[in-house]
Formats: sequence, C-alpha cells, structure tokens
Amino acid sequence: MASSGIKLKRRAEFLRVAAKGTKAPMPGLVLQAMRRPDEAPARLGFTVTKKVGNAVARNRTKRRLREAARLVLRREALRGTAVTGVDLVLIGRDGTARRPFPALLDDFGRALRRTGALGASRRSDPPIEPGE
RNA sequence: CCAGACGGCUGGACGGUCGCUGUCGUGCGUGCACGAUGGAGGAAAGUCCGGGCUCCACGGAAGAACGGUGCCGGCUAACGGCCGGCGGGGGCGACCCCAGGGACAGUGCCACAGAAAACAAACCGCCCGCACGGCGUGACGGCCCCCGGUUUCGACCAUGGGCCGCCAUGUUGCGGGCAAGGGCGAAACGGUGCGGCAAGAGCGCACCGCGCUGCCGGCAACGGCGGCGGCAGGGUAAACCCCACCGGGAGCAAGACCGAAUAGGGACGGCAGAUCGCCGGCCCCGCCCUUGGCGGGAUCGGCAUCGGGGGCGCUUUCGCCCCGUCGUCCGGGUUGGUCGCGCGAGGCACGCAGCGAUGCGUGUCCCAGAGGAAUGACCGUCCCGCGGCGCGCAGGCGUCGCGGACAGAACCCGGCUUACAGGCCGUCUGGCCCC
RNA sequence: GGUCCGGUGGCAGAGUGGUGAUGCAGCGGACUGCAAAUCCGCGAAUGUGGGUUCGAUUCCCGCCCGGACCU
Repeated sequence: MASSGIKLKRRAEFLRVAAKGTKAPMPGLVLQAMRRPDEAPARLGFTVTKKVGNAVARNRTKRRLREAARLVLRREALRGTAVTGVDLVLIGRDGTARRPFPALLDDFGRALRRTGALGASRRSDPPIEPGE
C-alpha cells in the first residue's frame, strides 16, 4: 500500500474522521474526508459493515474500493495534483461489489472533489484504461 | 432406453495490463528497487465432539457433585467418529432408517373415553339355583260358563271367557359360577383353530408367541434344534432413576522474550530545620604519677523537646495521618516489536495384509502464513448450461443475450453437522424393447 | 477463541406431556345528540426439519434467527 500512503487503523481515527470530516455519498461508495494540518500523503481507511453480506462479499467490496482508490490517487499524482494532507474513509455499500468498475472510479473522483480533498477545477477526467 | 439405489471424484481453462504478500538472491539511500519463486477450501463455515501444544492446580490416586456416552466385535492417538456383524422396522428390489443397557432396586405418570389403566376386579352379557314367586306370551291337561250347528238325546263339532296344574320363553329381584362375546381406549392377565362345558376358561390339544433349560454354531451380540412350563402377569427410563464406562481447569487474546520518552511503586545509601538538653562511639588538646580517670573542643548516631506545610476528626484547646533532594538496585507495566508459527497422527504413487475401517513397507515431494487482516482488480479468447432468431428433412450449424454454485485460512490435526449451479466415473436394482 | 440464554396472535406476555391464558391494539354491536370511558362479542399464534411417545409449546437431536457474558 505504499503508493496510497498510510493506513488508518485505530477505531478512534475512524470516529474522528466521521465526526469532523465532510461526507459525500455516491452510488458506489460513501467518502468521508478530513483535512490535516500537514501536507503528508493521504491516509486511507475502509469500512464495510455486516449489512453488505458475508465475508466473501465484504472482502470483495473492500478490494474493489482499494483498487479504485489506488488507481485514482496515482492518476492525480502523475498529473501533479496529488491528494495530500487529508484522511479518507471509504465506506462500502450494498451495490459496491456489482457496480461497473469505471463507474466506481468516477464515483470516487467526484467524491474527492465534493469533499474538497481535490481541486474542483476540472470538469471531466480522461478515462483510466482498465488494468493500466 | 426409462425409473431408481449406493459409492467416489470434480467444482472452470488459457492469456494480457496493473497491484498485494511470504521466502531467497543482488544493490544501495535500511526500507525501497530489481530478479526468481510460493500464495485459500471441500466444506477454510457452524463450534457439536475428540486430540496435540501451552499455562494453572494437584502427593500417586480415589470419591462426591455435575455433564456425557450406552447391542456386539474391530479400527484409531482419541472420539459421541468409522468399518463389519446382530436385532427391530420400511421398500417388489438394489437398499434405507433405528439413543438399540436395566421396568422383580425404588419413585412418578398414563388426559378423554371406559365397569375397570395396574391390582385386581366385573357394566352389559352368558349359565345355574332360589322367590314351587309375581307379571306377559304360547302349547298341553282338567273344571266351569257361553254364541252357534248337528243329533240316534248318550254326545260331538266349534266360538269366546274364567280358574287350576305343568312346561317353555321373556321380564324383575336375590345368591352363585364365568371372563368367551359386546363396548371404551394408544394400551385391558397371549393369538388362531378344534375339543370340552350348565355356561365358560390353557380346562385339554395343535400351531404361533413367551419364559426356563440343555445341546450345537459364533470371540460376542445373537441364532438354530430339542426338552420342560400352560403363561409366570401393561406401557413409559429422549420421566426421575439404577448400572457400566469417560471427563482436573483454562485456552495461541494460551504462553515466552524485548521494551523508549514520561509518570508512578519498593529497597538501600548519602546529604538535608533548631536546641548551649541527656546518653553513647570516634578524633584532637590539657591535667591527674598512668593497662585508667577528669575537663574542654570538634563530629556522628539515638532519645527528648520545640518548630514548618497539607489533610481529616464540628471551629478552638486537642488528637491522628502524610509531606525534601540525589544516586544505585529491584519489581510491575501502556502503545509497540519478536517468538510461538508451519516437517505434520503431512501429501502423492506403488506394493503387501485385511470383506472393510485401517495398518505396514518402499519411493518421492516441501505445499499459504496475513495482522483494518495479503492471496486481488479489470479485460480478452475459449468451455458449459438456458433462452431468442436464422439455415437445415434430421443429427446439427451460425449468431445474439443471460447465467456459471456454496463460500475466505487466523495455532494445528482427526471426525460430525450444515450449505452447494453444473459436470464426470463406477457398482447394483426394477421395468420395457431388440438380437 | 469460548460459554450461556431465548424465539408463543400486530405488540407485550403466562403456560413442565392431554383443551394455549391475559392485557394493549384491531373489527362489530350496545350505550351517547356525537365522542371518550364502560359493557358484550369476534378474528388471529407455538421459528424450522426430524425423532421419542397413544399424544409434543413442553422431552431429545440438527438447522435458522436474536441476545447476553468471559478471555
């Protein structure tokens, strides 16, 4: 996970982001973002509740969210608009595991701008070639 | 070919791009890069059993309580598992199902119905006797009265009625015999048939069941044959219980090691207020004609007294408790890190023994180790199934769409149970057709 | 990782082998000028699959769901 920064692990960290951050619900996921005073790389955490399904469904949901975050954050870094100084929590939803992957990438990109974690200057993103 | 029974296997394939993680190697910027290589299951699940391992407890142990298991033999490290038998039940059959020890150790329960529900009895009923009984009906005999007819006047035929006797039968009561039949029920002192009897009854007999017993087969559960006994007396133990056997407790968050800053605990030592108080040790000086004593000074310790700050007891008087700094050592311990943690009751192949579970031998292989928790994300081609459309007599071919299960290791192993799209293999049973 | 409880009408909640209470809610009726309260009546349930038993909400076993506790 080196390319996507540090992980959020402790329960207290998740609660702090939920309490003080900005929330952006999307069809494929819910993003919570909270600014930090420093400019270190973004820290990521993932939440998938038992409501989503059994262990297989929950793990698959987390993997797709991780992959989507990895691809989008790397694209922004290559573009010179790296997402820094922020804690992000991605929450899986019922449909996350079945949502078409390009749509999931788009959900996450839009959520980043909605929460202000990424500059909202750009209208649209060039599509990420799958498996690039 | 159809229907079915049982056992076993499998549960997508190939490729591309981008990622995650263990190990090994190289490099240096010591956590990164590059290369090589490994990376979920038959149930990884439920946590229903059995073990290994670790810690705790304990003199070996035994017992109580509690819990579990329960036909016999075998397998196994062990088991509540498996295999092979036995007994019972179901199916035409292959085959399937069964907690299947003990009801003369004791206790409890058996609703409703029924006379009666467990210890003996008798509601209806059957039979005998008595009431030489009463009543009803019928037959017979005797006597009397009466309608009518015939008449040889003796009588005869015939109708209705009364009384008496007697028999049969029904009914009522009492006494006795019986338990076959009826009826109730899930269950009622064994079942069927024949004989027998006043009526009946294992009362007698045959067969079946049951109990006891002998012999034979079997390691055993059990089975077979024979003899004896006329039946020895309900069910329920997945009701309490009795008997036999098994079980010490906790669990990898077990447990072991390392351990920063800061804070805090304990022990020891040094230094820390005052007093012309008392006692003691040591050092110095002076005197006393000396292995000793006296006086003075300095220092240390103990005791006593007086004090400082804080808290509590109602404010005071008063009482109780706590309180400095430095050094060394010991112990505990938070976030965290390392180990435990991957060679094992191991996988595969072959052979041997055994009906089998399984065991033995030989060869060969090393095969996941994460920690907000890796083992993936996306795409393409193929495969399989279903559906639509087109072509074709048909087998089929082409094309499009949809779908491809249950499910994710967390110390490990042996079982059980539960979930599971589809596919494959083998053995067997019943039926139909053809040769 | 381990242990222990529970599941009964729409809701709450009794029932220890034989017929499943009761309250609230709902519906209908009575009462009232109309309501409320009150009275009368009605419907509706044993999580699921097996087993033991003559008979199971109850006893036994397997699943499903919910909850609690310990480490």
